[in-house]
Amino acid sequence: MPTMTAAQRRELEKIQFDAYLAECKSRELLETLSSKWVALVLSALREKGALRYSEIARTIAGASQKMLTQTLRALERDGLVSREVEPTVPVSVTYELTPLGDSLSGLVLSVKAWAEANMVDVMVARAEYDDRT
Amino acid sequence: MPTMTAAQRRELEKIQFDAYLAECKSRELLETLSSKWVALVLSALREKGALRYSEIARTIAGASQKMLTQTLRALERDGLVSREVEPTVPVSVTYELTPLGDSLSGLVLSVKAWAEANMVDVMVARAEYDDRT
DNA sequence: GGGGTTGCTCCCTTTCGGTAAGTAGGCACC
DNA sequence: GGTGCCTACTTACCGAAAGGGAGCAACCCC
Repeated sequence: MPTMTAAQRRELEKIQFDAYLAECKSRELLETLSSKWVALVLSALREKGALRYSEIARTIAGASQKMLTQTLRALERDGLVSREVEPTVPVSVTYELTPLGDSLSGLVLSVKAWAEANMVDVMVARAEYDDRT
Repeated sequence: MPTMTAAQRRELEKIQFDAYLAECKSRELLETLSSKWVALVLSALREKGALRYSEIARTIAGASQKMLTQTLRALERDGLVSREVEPTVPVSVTYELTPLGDSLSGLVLSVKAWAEANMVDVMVARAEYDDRT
């Protein structure tokens, strides 16, 4: 797929995207954004600024190398995160939110914060539900 | 697991939940919230108010019965959605956000809206990335 | 007894995601 | 000068889980 011209871009912007429609590209995008790994990586980069690969790995405990790399690649491809290789020795790679990624990270960080803040309520609800059955 | 006493609840509230930790319950919760189906169901209920099962199915095109039921059960168990069976004929079941669910649905709706609004930018970024490689 | 609503269950395929091992490039030690 | 090590991946393998489809249950009016 070639790079888009401004005209093509304007054409696309006329389209109304609706994630409720099965075939709509925006549902696919919503799906990729709806991943705990995406949420954790974006939250980490928002809270701590630019981070090196190993720093992200340390922040998000239990994330495998494979998962991290894969998530970062996807985020880079979608223009949410920028990747910069510094020719130090050994090589170090820094990841940072792009403006686009920054506009999203606030939203997903708030979801993560909600989960942490409302964990007790959810646990109570679960206990009651499990009793009731 | 039995229903919690107020004392147990207060005990729990002292705990700091942190989704960056692999073993933390809040990461597990974040994972269940990070699902396109959860996002779509919560968004639908927020935008349209209480809905019947068949209305949700119609709103979220392409969702299988199994997926819908499963998602709604999980949301009910977590106290985000209330389920009410009306003994009409045939039986009708309405789902509605609880106050807890309402406090979350705004956040996930904003993520869904972000995906729809920024679809073009992401597609442009993808095209450029695929060119570059 | 057919039909419409809301499920549940079994089967099957696809995808997710962890582990472990290998790669690259350059320095550094002995 | 071979060996080793560091970061940041990449790949192959494989078990676990997601998720679609189809079929069945139950209810009661018509």
